[in-house]
Amino acid sequence: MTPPQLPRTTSRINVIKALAHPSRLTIVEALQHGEQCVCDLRNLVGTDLSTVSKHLAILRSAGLLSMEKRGLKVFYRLSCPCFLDFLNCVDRMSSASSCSTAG
Amino acid sequence: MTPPQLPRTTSRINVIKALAHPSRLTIVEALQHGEQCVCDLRNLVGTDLSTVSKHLAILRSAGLLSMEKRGLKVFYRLSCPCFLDFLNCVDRMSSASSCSTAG
DNA sequence: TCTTTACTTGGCGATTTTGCCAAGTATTCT
DNA sequence: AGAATACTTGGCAAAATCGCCAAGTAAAGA
Repeated sequence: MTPPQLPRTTSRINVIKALAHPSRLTIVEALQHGEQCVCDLRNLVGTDLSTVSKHLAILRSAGLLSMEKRGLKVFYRLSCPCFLDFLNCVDRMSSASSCSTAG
Repeated sequence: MTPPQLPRTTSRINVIKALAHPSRLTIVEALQHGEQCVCDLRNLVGTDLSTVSKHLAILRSAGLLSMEKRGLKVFYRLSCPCFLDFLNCVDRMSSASSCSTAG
């Protein structure tokens, strides 16, 4: 079993884990350009509708997405505009050349 | 099985997944203040030494940490100075109040 | 009201991740 | 050389995650 962590670490993990799946990150990346309904996101990630729906629930419970039902469709959008900054940070870290050679 | 993603998404996932575990994030947070040997990190996270070592291998293969052996001890440090920015971004997203009320 | 559309939730097998123990490697000390 | 220290790797069981199918809910249309 995992030992206890600091509260701040726990809330950080909540966000990071939500983003740590290809389909979920793909969804979030797509929503940078504006809201989309679940059926569109389903076409994007290519898995079963129920699977997409569960991924969306995870992102929502992490506070990253908000939803709005209009007619039959449910639209999802980023609840945090600062998400682009986050991805820029990830990119800087994932490109080891610009990181490890810096020091 | 998960459908294919964009290459950039894949490399992002590589980094995010490495950070998506309490012990690993705790390790990385600790290394913000400077390098530490494995035995110190073991005391920090409180699990078996072999478990810590495997977590470190994951962080290393994601390009986030670099290691250096001096004597008997192995010291780990952040290979990317921009990591603090990353955590700031996570914190902004994890505090839903400062995000969703912004727009 | 009955049907259709769009989505969510329950459930379960399959895959992945995690953590401990045991064993192996490298370096230092005696 | 032999022992001790600091760590890594192999292996496996337990736990968590994932994705599909089936069933349920809500709104719109006939």
